[in-house]
Amino acid sequence: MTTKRLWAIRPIHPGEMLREDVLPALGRPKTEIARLLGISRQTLYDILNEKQPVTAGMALRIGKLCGNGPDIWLTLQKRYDLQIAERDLAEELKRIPRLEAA
Amino acid sequence: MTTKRLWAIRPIHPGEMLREDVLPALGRPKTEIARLLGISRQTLYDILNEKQPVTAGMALRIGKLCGNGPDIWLTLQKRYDLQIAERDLAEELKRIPRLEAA
DNA sequence: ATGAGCCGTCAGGCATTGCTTGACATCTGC
DNA sequence: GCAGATGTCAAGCAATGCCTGACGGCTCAT
Repeated sequence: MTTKRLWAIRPIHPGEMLREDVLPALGRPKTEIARLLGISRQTLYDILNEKQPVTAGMALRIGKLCGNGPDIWLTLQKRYDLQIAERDLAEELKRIPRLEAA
Repeated sequence: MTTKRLWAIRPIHPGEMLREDVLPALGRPKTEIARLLGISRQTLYDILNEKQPVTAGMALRIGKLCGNGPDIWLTLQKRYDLQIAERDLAEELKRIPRLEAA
C-alpha cells in the first residue's frame, strides 16, 4: 500500500461509483435496479447524475442490494458534502475563532 | 484497547456530546456560542436537544470553534442517521434481494 | 412493422427539513 | 431594577428528497 486510494484524494460522489463500477458489474437494466431498490426510476437517475445525495435510507437500500453494506456509500457522501460545504462557507468560517477549554 | 469505545456501541447524537462534554468544557454562555458559530440561538438549542442533525456546514462550524475538525461530528451524525433509517425501513429492506455480479 | 421494454430527460407536485426571527417567562448578578 | 443568560414556543421560508407522468428515441422479437 504505497499510494493513497483515489477516493482519499478526490472526493467522489457515490453516484459516480454506482454508475461507473457497481451497476456495470451487476449488468442489469437500470429500470429493474430502481424497482428492486424500491425507489422511483427518476430518483435513481438523479443519484447517478450526482444531482441527489445518497441519504442514510438510500445507503441501506443500495448496500443491501449490492451486499456491501451501507457504510461505503454514506462515507463517500459525507466526504463529498464536506467538500461542498467547505467551499460554500469559506468566508463564513474565517470569522469563527478557536476557543480554548476553560 | 480491550474494550470498544462507547460510541461504537450506542449511536450518540452529536448534540449529546456537545451538550454533555464539549460546551461545559468551554465554559461559555450558550448565547455567545451561537453568536460565534454564526447561527441562531434557536438552532443551537435544537441541536443540543437532538431535534436537528449536525449538517456538513454545522460540522465545519463546530469543528472550527472547538479546534477538533468536522469529522467527529459528521461521523457521529452518520451513525445516528443510519440507526434511525434502519429502524424506519426495516420492512422495506426485507424486500430488497442481494444481487450477484454478472 | 408493431409492440414491449429500456433509455435518458423534463415538468410539476408535495411533504419534510434546516434554519431564521420574534416573543415569552424565569432566573442571576451587578 | 436592569442587563444578560436560559429554555421554549410559534410562525415563516427557501431548499431538499422523493414522487408521478410524460416525452422521443433506440433495440429487439414477434
